[in-house]
Amino acid sequence: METKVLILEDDIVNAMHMQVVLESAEFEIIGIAGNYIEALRLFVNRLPDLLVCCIYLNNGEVAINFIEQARDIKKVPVIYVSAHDDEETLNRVMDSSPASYITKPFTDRQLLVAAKCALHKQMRLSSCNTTPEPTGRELEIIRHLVKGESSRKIADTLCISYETVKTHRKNIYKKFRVSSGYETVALAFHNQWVF
Amino acid sequence: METKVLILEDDIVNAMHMQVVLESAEFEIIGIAGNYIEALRLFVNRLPDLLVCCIYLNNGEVAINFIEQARDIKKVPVIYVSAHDDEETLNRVMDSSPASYITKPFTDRQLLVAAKCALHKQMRLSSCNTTPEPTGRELEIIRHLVKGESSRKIADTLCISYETVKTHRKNIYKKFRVSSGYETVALAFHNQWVF
DNA sequence: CAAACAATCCCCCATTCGGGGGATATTTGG
DNA sequence: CCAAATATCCCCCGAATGGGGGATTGTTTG
Repeated sequence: METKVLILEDDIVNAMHMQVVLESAEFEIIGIAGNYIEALRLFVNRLPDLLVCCIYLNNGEVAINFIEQARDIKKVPVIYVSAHDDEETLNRVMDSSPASYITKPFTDRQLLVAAKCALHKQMRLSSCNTTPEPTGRELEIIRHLVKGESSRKIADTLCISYETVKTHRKNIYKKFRVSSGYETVALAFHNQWVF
Repeated sequence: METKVLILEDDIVNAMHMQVVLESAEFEIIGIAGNYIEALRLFVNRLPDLLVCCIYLNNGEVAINFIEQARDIKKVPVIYVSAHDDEETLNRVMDSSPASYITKPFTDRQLLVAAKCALHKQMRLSSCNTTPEPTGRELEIIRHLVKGESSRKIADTLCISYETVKTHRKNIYKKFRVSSGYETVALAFHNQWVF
């Protein structure tokens, strides 16, 4: 059974973008609302399993009011979408215990990960960047790693010592708190260091 | 210097979606055209470095005519976007030597990969599915692999023998023509088996 | 029904990896 | 100007991988 999703977002382009992305991953969009009243009407009629809410609407409405009313009808996980990646907004929505929080602009992947996490009731934040960046050389090695090249081969193609490549890998593991090449490759995709 | 892109697509939602995606990856959209004439006007005025073209427009126009005229002015790589994933359409556009070919619905990743490949003059097809699917058990193992778990650990959590996990991995390598866990993880992300 | 597929398990062996030590030179930023 | 960051190189060792052989059970499906 598909997960029913209600989107509260007045930017129609962004809303339709989200619709396309979510529909490509077994989600059923039961409606797109541009304001509070419309959202509540759709909510009571269709009883969605997941809410995707823009925090601030252009007409001045704030999603939190709607969320609180909706909660009285049916408890559902919420993904908050924000255009502002600041701590104040973050703290504000945290009080209403969302399931996910992503900031614009976000990638398809970020939205999908947020949605999946929301359904599994795992909190997920995609904001207030604390992730370090790989250095130029590190990124180069990560890209080769993604292609499945061994440290020996990477060393040959980059014309550096095998030991140097190993050192870079060890540094990457420490910096990003992973412990294998596999996790590094996964990380590279999540952070869009590679395509 | 950013790569200048011209989009020929009359579905405005899809066009804006592509704009958002491409702009998030160092591409500059110099214009969106909904028809042949408009596209040619934008082309001669702005001389883009890359074309993204819907093959069939709703008004009955076919992009190939436009492409051939544009080619006389400036040679640029072309990404063809098609709603039909059939061999006939594919053969038809192949004759005009596109740089990439993707079918709707496509993911952000597919579009970006196509764009990057186009710029590097590497042909890329995202159609006529020839990619085999992993079996249930194989997919399960792939997901654990992405998390960085070793074959031994996977065996423990799935309560099967270490040798069995190795066999599954070997089968995966053969089936998808890869030769390492790293490539498998990369493949899993490309094919959206994981998020 | 026979053949293909899926999932399970076993052995061998060379190569690679992960993690633990170091060291030195160059670039860069405050 | 000097400390921090970056990039380079070296050794050791136990564990894991990749690639090559097999084999046995069910299940699906043409």
